[in-house]
Amino acid sequence: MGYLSIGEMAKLNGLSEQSLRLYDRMGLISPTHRGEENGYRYYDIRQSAVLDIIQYMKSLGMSLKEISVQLRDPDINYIETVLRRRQEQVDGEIKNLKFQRRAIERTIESIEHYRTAPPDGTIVLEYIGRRQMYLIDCGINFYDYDMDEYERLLRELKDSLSADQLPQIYFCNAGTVLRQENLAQRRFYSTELFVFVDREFVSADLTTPIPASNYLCIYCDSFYKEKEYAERLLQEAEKRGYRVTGDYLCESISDIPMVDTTARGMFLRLQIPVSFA
Amino acid sequence: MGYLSIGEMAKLNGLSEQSLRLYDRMGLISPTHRGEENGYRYYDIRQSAVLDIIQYMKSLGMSLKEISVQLRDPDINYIETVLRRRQEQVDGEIKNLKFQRRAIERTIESIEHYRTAPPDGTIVLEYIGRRQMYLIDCGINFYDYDMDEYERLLRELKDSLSADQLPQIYFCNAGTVLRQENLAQRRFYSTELFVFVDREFVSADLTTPIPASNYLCIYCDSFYKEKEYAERLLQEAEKRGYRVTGDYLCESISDIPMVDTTARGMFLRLQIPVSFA
DNA sequence: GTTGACTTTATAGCAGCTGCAAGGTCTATG
DNA sequence: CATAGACCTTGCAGCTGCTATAAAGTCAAC
Repeated sequence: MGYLSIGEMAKLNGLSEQSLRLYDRMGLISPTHRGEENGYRYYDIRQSAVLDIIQYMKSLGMSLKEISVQLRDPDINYIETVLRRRQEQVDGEIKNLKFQRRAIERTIESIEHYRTAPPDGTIVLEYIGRRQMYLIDCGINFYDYDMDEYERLLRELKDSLSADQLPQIYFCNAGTVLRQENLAQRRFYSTELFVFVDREFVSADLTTPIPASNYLCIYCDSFYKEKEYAERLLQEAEKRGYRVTGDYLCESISDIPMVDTTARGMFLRLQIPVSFA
Repeated sequence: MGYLSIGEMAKLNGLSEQSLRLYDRMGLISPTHRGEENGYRYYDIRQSAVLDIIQYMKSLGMSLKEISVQLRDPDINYIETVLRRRQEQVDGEIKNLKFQRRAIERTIESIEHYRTAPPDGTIVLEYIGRRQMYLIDCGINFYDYDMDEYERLLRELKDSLSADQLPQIYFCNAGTVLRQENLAQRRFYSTELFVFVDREFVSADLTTPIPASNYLCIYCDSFYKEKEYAERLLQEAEKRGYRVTGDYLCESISDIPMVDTTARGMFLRLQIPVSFA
C-alpha cells in the first residue's frame, strides 16, 4: 500500500522529478521499490525524512557527493565540524554582504552626485562632512608620470585593499592627496592614493579621518587638466580671500558608470578645505 | 610602448589568463593589440579600468552577457536599476544568512544535547527556559494514524513554514503538543504540530510562547513507544507529588544526525511542565 | 481503443570558470 | 646557433546542481 510515484514524491517534497532521479543516480536516495515490469520508481513516504536531511545538508553548503557519503556512513562528529565551518563561513558572508550593501548605497549616492554635478570647469564652494579614507603611500610621485603609471599604482592600492580584507568595491571611489605645503608652493609632489571608506565598517587603525569643512571645489573631466585646474582653484581662493586650511584632494566621482572601453572614464572633483578670514 | 601580455595583465589584476580569454571571446574586453605574427594578446594597462568595472558589475550579480551589453552601450539608468535591485537582494540575503546562522547554532546545541542525553526510558526533571513555537493545526488526530500519516502532516508543516517565508532549516526541530486536559484524561487526541523558532527572528503573531518551567521529561527513542512512555511520565509525576501545570510536548531532538536511510531517526524528549505542591 | 497524464532513459545546456593537451613562440644562456 | 624553459595560442572536457527536451514505453479513465 501507499507507495508514491516519483511525481507524487516530488510534489509532496517541493522538488522536481529530475532532482529525485539525480539523487537516485548519485546514490543519495533510491526509491524503496522499483516496478518489476515498468521500471517505475516507487517511494515510501517515510523517505521524506531523508529528503529533509539532504535539504538541510545542502543548506550547510555540502555537495551532493559529500551528502551521499554522510548518508551512507553518518558521522556526527563530521557533521558538527561541517556545522562549525559553515557557521564561520556564514559570519564571513554576512560581513561581506554588509560591506556590499554599504558600497552599493555609496555608488547610488555617487551616481546622484554625478547627475547633479556642475559642468567641467565650474568652481563652487561646498560643505563636505567628515570622511574617512584608506590611504597608501606608493613611494612614487605620480605627477611625474602619466596615466599608465597611475593605473599601475591603482593596482597597488587594490592589492593593498584586498590584503587588508577590505572589499574591492570601495575601489570605485579612489583619489589622491596633495599635502597643503606642497600645494602652497605649487609643487606637484604626491605619493599618496586613497579610497573613501566607512568608519563603521573599517577598523580605525587602517583609516585616516578627514574633518568636515567648507571646500572650494572645481569639477574636472580629464586627468590631464588637473594641474591647470588646481591652479585655478588656488587663484580663486585667493581672489575670494579664503584661507587654505588643509590638504588638497583629487577625488574621482562616479567612476563606474563612466564607461569608456579604452581607458578610465574620469570625472574629478578637485577640492581644498578653506576658511573665511 | 609597454603592452602587457595576457599573463602580466592577469597577474596585475588578480585573475586568471583563462578568464581574460573568456572575456575576450564573450566580447567584454579585447586586448588593444594582437601580435601580427604570433596572435598573442597585448593589453594596454589602462584597460585595467574596464576590468575594474567588470568586477564591480559581477559583484552586482550581473551576468557576463549583461555586462558585455552594458560595456558596449552603457546606460546609467539601467545601472542604477541594477544597483537598487541588488540592494534589495542583498538585504534579503543578509536576512537569510542570519536565519541560517541561528539555525546552525541551534543544531549544534541540539547535537550537544543529544550527546549528553540520558538513555531511552530515563526520567529526569529539567528546567527549560522560555521557548517560542510555530504551531499549525492540521485538523487530523495523528494519534489515530501511524508514521506514514505523520510524515504527511510534517509535509504540511513544511509547506506552511515556507508559505510564511520562514527558513526550512527550523524544520529539524519539530514536535507535537497534547493539551493538558486531554493528557489528564489519557485521551491521546491532538492535531497540533510545531517547530521551535527564535523570538528575535520570527514575527510574534506567527508564534506561541511556551513559558519557562520545570519539566518532567522522559527520553524515548521510538515513535511507537510514545503513549506508553507518556503514561509512565504521568505516573512518575503523581508518585513524586508534582502538579501538571500545562500542555504535554513531544519534542524531537537532533533529528538531523540520526540518519537511518529508511525512516526518520527519532530521539524524543517527552515533557510535561510541573510545579511542586 | 484511444486519449492524456504519467513514467523511463539518454542527451544537451546553463554559468563561469579550471585544467589539460598539442602545438607555436619568446628569451636567455651555453 | 641550439636548446631549455617560460610563455602564448586554440580547442575541448569537466565541474555543480540542476532544467529542458526527445523518444519511447505505461497507466487510468472514458
